[in-house]
Amino acid sequence: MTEPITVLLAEDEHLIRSALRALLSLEDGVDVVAEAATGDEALAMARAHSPDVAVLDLQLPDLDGIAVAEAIRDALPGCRTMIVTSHGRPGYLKRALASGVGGFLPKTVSAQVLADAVRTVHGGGRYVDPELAAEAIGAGDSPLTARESDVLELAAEGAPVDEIAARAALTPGTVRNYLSSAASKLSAANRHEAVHIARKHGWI
Amino acid sequence: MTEPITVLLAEDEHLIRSALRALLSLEDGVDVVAEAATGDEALAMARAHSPDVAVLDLQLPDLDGIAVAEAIRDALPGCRTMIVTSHGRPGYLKRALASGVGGFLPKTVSAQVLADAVRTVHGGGRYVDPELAAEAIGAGDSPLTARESDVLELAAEGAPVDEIAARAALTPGTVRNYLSSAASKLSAANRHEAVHIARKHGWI
DNA sequence: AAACAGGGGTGACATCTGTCATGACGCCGG
DNA sequence: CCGGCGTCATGACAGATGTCACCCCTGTTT
Repeated sequence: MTEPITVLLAEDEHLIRSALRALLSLEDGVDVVAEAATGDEALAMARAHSPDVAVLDLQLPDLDGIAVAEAIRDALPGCRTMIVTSHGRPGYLKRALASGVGGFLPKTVSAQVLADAVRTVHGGGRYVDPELAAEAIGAGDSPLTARESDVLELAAEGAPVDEIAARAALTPGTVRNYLSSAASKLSAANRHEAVHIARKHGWI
Repeated sequence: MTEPITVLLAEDEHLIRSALRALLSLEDGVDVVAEAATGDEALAMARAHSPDVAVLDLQLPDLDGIAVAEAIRDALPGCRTMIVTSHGRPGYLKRALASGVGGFLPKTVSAQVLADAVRTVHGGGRYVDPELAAEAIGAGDSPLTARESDVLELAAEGAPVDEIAARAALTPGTVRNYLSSAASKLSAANRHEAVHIARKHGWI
């Protein structure tokens, strides 16, 4: 019999982490050798255990899953990574694939799919949820420039223009220009709707 | 030996549902007899299987967990309910307890706590995550009137006042008055920040 | 009966935003 | 080397929004 696949599991919610561990442990040939609740912890565990595959939640308290995947790729070339998430936004998928992530799937898939994906990724292949892939292709890239995204992000909490300007080190007028062009690119009536739309697509 | 506790598990994300099932199945005296991915499904399954305890995710596609708990309480008085959630907002906890829910815990707890909570709730007790309880007591009730909450909710997607007015069947002037008073009650500079704050507290 | 809180509304005003034109600067690809 | 694009800025204007004062009506409390 072949060696089992060693897996690192990073997920901030304790209950879900234990549950996923229980699930993966039921699979033959898969061995969860480490768990982490934060991005930093995930990195440390990866260095300590050199797992074959790192299964990372997208949202972790400090670094997000994609940042962790990048760090792992640089530090441990032999370790393959995959992202699991509740928020299947096309933008995240693109960023993840660009970071060399081997798998990307939403938490809506079945346990069987997760296990298959782990094996596929371990074998050097890539597994992307078909539905998400279709969405990503249809959705296209963010039409926003870097600065527009920055400013829109600062607008996300409902702050007034003056505060955004102060935080972005820009004049209020410039902020309005960026917000205006961002909103028009996203066909939004105002910046708040623009924030909503950009969030939905994973662009901010 | 005593009868096992029969459990209904409602959670929209397939992977998490399977994982939780795997986890609960490892517990002695706990038997997951039904699963559901939506609120309606949960109700139907509850009627069909009469479980001892229904473990409900707070956010389900159609009805939310609290609505399901209310329906179950009315239809099956013998079935106890508990809510599990990623969003530990004080407002939800209050609403849940008011609906006769027996347990309320965030997904950050350990598997052991979940199992204990299931047993406690089955025994007629209540289990509320201590941290969440403290937050809820500290946070206090929503200062908003019913109408203010309604209007603020409609403002959540960034819609302009006119649209909110149309959807709430009010004049734009009245909408502005409500939004204004809501924002001042929440010490927000504008309605968008008010939405943010109200969301954070689970008031809308 | 009076006082009070909430729902719903109007009008006026000051300010905030969105929009547009315009200009400067730096960088990159043709 | 020119043109396009992104970044940053200014100024002007219209329309949206926030604020306040004051109105009416209803149900509850005192």
